[in-house]
Amino acid sequence: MAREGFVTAITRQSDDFPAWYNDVVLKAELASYSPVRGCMVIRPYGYAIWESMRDELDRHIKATGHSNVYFPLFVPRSLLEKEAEHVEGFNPQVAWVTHAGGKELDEWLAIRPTSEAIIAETIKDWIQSYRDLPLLMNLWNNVVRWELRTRLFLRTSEFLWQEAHTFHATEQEAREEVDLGLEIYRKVSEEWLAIPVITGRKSEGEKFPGAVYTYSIEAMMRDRKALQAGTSHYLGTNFAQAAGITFLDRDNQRRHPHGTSWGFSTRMVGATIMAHGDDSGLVLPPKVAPVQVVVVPIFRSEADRSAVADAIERFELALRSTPEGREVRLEVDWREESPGFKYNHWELRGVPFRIEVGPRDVAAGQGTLVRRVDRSKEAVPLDRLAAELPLRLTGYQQELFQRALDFREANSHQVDDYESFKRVNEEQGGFLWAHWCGSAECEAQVNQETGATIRNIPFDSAAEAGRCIVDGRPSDRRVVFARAY
RNA sequence: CGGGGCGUAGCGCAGCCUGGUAGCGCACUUGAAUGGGGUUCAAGAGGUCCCGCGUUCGAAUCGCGGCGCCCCGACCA
Repeated sequence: MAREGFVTAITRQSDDFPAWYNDVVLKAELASYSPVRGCMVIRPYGYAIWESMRDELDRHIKATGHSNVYFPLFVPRSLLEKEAEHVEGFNPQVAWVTHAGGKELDEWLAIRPTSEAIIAETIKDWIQSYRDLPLLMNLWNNVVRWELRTRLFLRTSEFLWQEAHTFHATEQEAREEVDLGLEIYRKVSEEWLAIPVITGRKSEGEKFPGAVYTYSIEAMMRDRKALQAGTSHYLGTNFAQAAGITFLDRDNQRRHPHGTSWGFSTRMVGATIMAHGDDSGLVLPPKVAPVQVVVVPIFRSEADRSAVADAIERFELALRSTPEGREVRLEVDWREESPGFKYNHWELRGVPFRIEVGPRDVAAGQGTLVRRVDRSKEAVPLDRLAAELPLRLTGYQQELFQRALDFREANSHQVDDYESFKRVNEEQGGFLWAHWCGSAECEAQVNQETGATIRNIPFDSAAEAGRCIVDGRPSDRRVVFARAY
């Protein structure tokens, strides 16, 4: 087949998507299994991808006035249990420290599944007046949620993330903060990871334990399944009440502050893999690619070798002569391996551009530029390439976004009755835009009978009179259903 | 927790039924040639055969017990 000669060490997406995903993660050396069940080791190449999105997110978080802080890994049992819905929601997933210092602890310590409880307890002394608000904090840390079935990056018992926690004097201001958190996630997903997302509100059944409401961004993977990529919660005064946080407002009234929290995790590395990857492995957007351009020298004789080396050196000098060019993450692969081996190696790792420089190229003063996403080849003069490379990377980034968007649109369907819902869901999958009356019963029935869940109630779902696909009751807008990770 | 499968070199496996020198492929090391889609040849290194007890002259192999992992069904960033 056409695949012959190209990367063959991984399962094809069409044969078995989960196996493909696993192969890519392991063989591209993003991560490996650890001695601890359900946990993972993030390897240098995978961690570099995480760092890229982490740093971008951190810039957004700081630019909007939040400060990074740190809170302990351990949460005393009594604190975790203060907010009723919160305990109930997290209880099955909490790992406990019961012994320390050689004896059983008087009070068990939870390994944080998230930090709302300990933060609320801690900051109650920090807030006395409306002048102390808003309090805008962010934590970069690890959390533990005991999982029954784990998958590298997508669901591990321990994962890395960012959790923002804020407190506000008014409900209005807190709601705006929830919007802000979600907007940051949308931007990072779409503009940095090139993953188009649907922003919307989670149904009651799917919201965060302890929240008044939860917003999410939802993305489509290349197997047409959905992935929740980030969530932002309005907590109301739930945690403030549970911890007894109050402040004196302008009108001399004592009030509970309104809280928010929002989180974005290493799961997004998995999203990036599954949103863009193909049968040859990773396809990385330039913004997150640890290596954006790889140069593969090709030579036989020593004379060829030095001519090729000279050409590459001149090209690098030209590239580094401009500010944009200096930013390009470029690697020249001089390893003692065959060119074909290197092509496969870097394609598996998703490097956007490859430049082949061999004797024929040197003679013509050019490099052969090969794009990862479509393997298109083009001979480009090396001096021109140096000037153009930054622009081409930008264009490539946009192409990947557009490609993902087109894919999502091609796999989104409007369905108006339950029979066609089941049929489309079964035969084609993807996102199903359908009317829903808003009841938890209908939501649960669809989930049980079709495996699909309501991903969210999109903000940009136009007002449209319709009838719930399950019980026919009136609905004023469509929601997005899909099978999800 | 219920059902199925598996533990032998870094990885993937054969050997076990029928007990007798622990093997194959990939990866790794060294050398030479090769080099425009995973290059070839040669030489080499690498093992508590998951653990324990038992049977036996002798156990990776047979018996008993234990441990661990993976897949499938109820929760989740």
